[in-house]
Amino acid sequence: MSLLHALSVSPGSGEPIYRQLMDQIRRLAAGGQLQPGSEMPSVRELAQALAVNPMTVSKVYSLLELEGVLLRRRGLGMQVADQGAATHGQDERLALLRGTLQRAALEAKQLELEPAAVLALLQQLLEEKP
Amino acid sequence: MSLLHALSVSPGSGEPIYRQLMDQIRRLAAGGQLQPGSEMPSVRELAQALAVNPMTVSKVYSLLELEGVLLRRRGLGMQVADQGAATHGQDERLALLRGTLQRAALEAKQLELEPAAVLALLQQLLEEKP
DNA sequence: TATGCTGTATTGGTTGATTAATACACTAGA
DNA sequence: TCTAGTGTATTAATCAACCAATACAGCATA
Repeated sequence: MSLLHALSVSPGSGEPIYRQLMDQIRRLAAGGQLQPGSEMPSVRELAQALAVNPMTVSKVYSLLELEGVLLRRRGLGMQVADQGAATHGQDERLALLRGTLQRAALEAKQLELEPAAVLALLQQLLEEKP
Repeated sequence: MSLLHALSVSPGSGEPIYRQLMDQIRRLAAGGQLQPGSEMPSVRELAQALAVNPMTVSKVYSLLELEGVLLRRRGLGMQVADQGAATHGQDERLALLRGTLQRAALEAKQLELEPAAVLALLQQLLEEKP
């Protein structure tokens, strides 16, 4: 899997770019798609791929190092930490998705949508290819 | 229904407050929970209830007036416009939820979660009382 | 008219996010 | 040693979001 393709940002979405990236990297680590010891793209590589400033990516890497998700190795590139990439159990991973699902549920209620229709659409989206 | 209780903001969520409010009001209008001709709370009322600045609420109201969702009436308070509150069909309302569900689906995939588990949790959240 | 509400205009300020540009320290390989 | 990469530090600037404070114009009521 090329991490450069797995990560994306929506600059106009209203959420800061650095947060989007942090969230995504956390999820990939929790889901086991980032293996302990594997190399992260360099700040310059990722910044170029995403068309953002290298210092923005550096900020992401710094904050994730503080969380224990990544290991910083100046001159060598960042690495996925053992702790950070420990694949979590399904319940823990579901808990990471809970916030987004709560938001979806709230929006569905504001829109007065039937649960069955909402669940059908989500199922369709879950089954689509990336 | 008290609109003051139906609206909320999460200031630390990373999404601008004014966008959160606009999104919510749009959804309530599309879902028929805001009736044409009904009164919106004053900018001061809503600002106080949400602990934000009145000019922030005024910005929301101005932008929604540009969209045709609200009608501005200086000195009289804002009103829900006819066009804005036209209850949309289910397909149109589902389309308004699609963005959030796509995000949820993407996050579930990043977390390597089984669709069945995701759908079960969303169903539970949809059935919970507000 | 006065009062109390309504939304708006305006000025000035703060904060967070993002960026450009430059330079430094570190690593690996030739 | 030099080169080419690595992440970091630093300065300065811009922009969006948000705010406080004040005042104005409009509306309704007494």
